[in-house]
Amino acid sequence: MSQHDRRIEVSEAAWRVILREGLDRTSMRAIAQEMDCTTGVVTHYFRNKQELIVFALHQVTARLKAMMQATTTNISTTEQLVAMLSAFLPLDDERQAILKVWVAFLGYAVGRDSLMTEHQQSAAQLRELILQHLQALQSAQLIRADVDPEVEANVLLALLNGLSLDSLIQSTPLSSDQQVNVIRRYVENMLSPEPKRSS
Amino acid sequence: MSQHDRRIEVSEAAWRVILREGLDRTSMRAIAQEMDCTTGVVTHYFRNKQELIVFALHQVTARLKAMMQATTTNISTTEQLVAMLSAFLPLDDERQAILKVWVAFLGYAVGRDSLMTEHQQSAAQLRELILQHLQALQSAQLIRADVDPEVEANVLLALLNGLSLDSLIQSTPLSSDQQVNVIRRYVENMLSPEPKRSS
DNA sequence: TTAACCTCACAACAGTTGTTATGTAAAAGA
DNA sequence: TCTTTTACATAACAACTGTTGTGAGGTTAA
Repeated sequence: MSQHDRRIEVSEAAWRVILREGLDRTSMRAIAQEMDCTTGVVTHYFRNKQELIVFALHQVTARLKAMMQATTTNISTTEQLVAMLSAFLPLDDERQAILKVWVAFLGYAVGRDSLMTEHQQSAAQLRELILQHLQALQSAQLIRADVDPEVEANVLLALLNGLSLDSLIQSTPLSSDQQVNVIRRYVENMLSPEPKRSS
Repeated sequence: MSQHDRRIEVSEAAWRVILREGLDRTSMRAIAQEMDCTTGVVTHYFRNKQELIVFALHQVTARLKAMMQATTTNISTTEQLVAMLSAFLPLDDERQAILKVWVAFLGYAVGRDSLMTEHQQSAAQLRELILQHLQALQSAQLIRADVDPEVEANVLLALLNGLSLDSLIQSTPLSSDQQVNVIRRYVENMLSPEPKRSS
C-alpha cells in the first residue's frame, strides 16, 4: 500500500471519529485507536495535527467536487444540470456523512483564517463548475438571456448548501424527491420560453 | 446588575473569543481574560462549561429569531414577507458575527446529539414563523393555491441559510442587494397571477 | 551478509484543559 | 450590629493534549 493511500486511511479514520465524537474530541490518540494502532502511525504520516486536519478537509472537498463531476461532463439539457446539482445533495448515508464532516470543519474554521480560505477555494471551484455549465446552456439559448450566470451560480450553490443544512437541522426536512424538485423548479425558472409547437 | 444580565455578559465574551480564536480554543480562562477577570466569575455563573455553551447557543438562536420577529408582526404583503426574511440575512457586521458564531456552534454540534437537537428546535421555530406567514398570505389569496406552504417554508429557510453561507465561504459573494433580490424573486414566483387591470 | 530504510510501538515531555475547594471582601438582611 | 449571602480571586487537582525521541522488527538494495 502506497504512502498516499495510507494517509487517506488515516484521514478516513479521522472522519469516523469526527462523526462519532466531534472534531474537538478527535485527538491523535483517538484516531490511532480508531485504526487499532498507536499514535506512531499518525505521527509517521503527518508532520503534525494541523497537516492532518488540512489533508482530511481536502479529502472532503475533493469528494464533493468529484460527486458533481461524476455526472455527464457535457451538460446539454437542463435536466442534466439538475442531475449534476442533485449529486451534491445528501440523498444517501455516505453523502450525509460527508456533509456532517464538512459542517464540522466549517465550524472549526471560524476563528482560523487559513482554514476558512481553504473552504473559500473549494467553494470557488464548485461555483466555477456550475457557472461554466450555466454559460454553456445560455450560449445554447436554453436559458433566458436576462439570466445572469454569475449570480445564478451563487444562488444555485447557496440553494444546494441550504437544502443540505435543511436535512441536518430541520426536524421535518424535505424528502429526497422534494429536494431535487426544488432544484428542478429553480432551474426551470431560468428556461427560455418554450418554442411554439404545431398542435 | 442582575444575575441573568451577568450571564449574558459572560456568553457575549464567549462569542468574542469564538470569533477571534475558534470555539475549541474558547476555554474558561480565555473567556475570563476577555472579561478582564478570573475563572471565578465564569464558574460562579455557570455550573460547568457545557451549561455555558448551551446558554451561549441559546442566546444566538434567540437573536436570530428576534431579528425576524422585529419586522412588522402582521404581514399583509409579499414585500413585507421579503423584509422579514431579509432581516435574517447577514447584511451588516453584527449579523455576520452572529452567523459565524452560529456556524461554529453548528460544527461543534456534529457528534453531539443533544446540541444538534438544540439546533433543530431553533430551526423548527424559524420554520414555523415563516410557515404561518405563508399560510396567511395564501388564505388572503396573495400566493397561488398550488403552492405548498409546508414545503416552501423549508425552501425559504434553506435559501436564507444558503445565502448566509455564501457570504461566508464564497470568494465572490453576492452583494446585499443581490441577496435580497434573490429572496424577492423567489417569493414573487409564488404570487397569484396579477389581476387584469383596465388599461 | 550487510547496510539502509520504512513502519510503527512506546514512553516521556511540557502545556492546557475543566473542575473543585478554599479564602475574602463587599453587600444584603435581620 | 451581627449574620448570611453574594461575587469573585486564587490555587491546586487529575486528565488530556500535541509533540518528540528512541528503538524494535521487518523489508529492500547493494
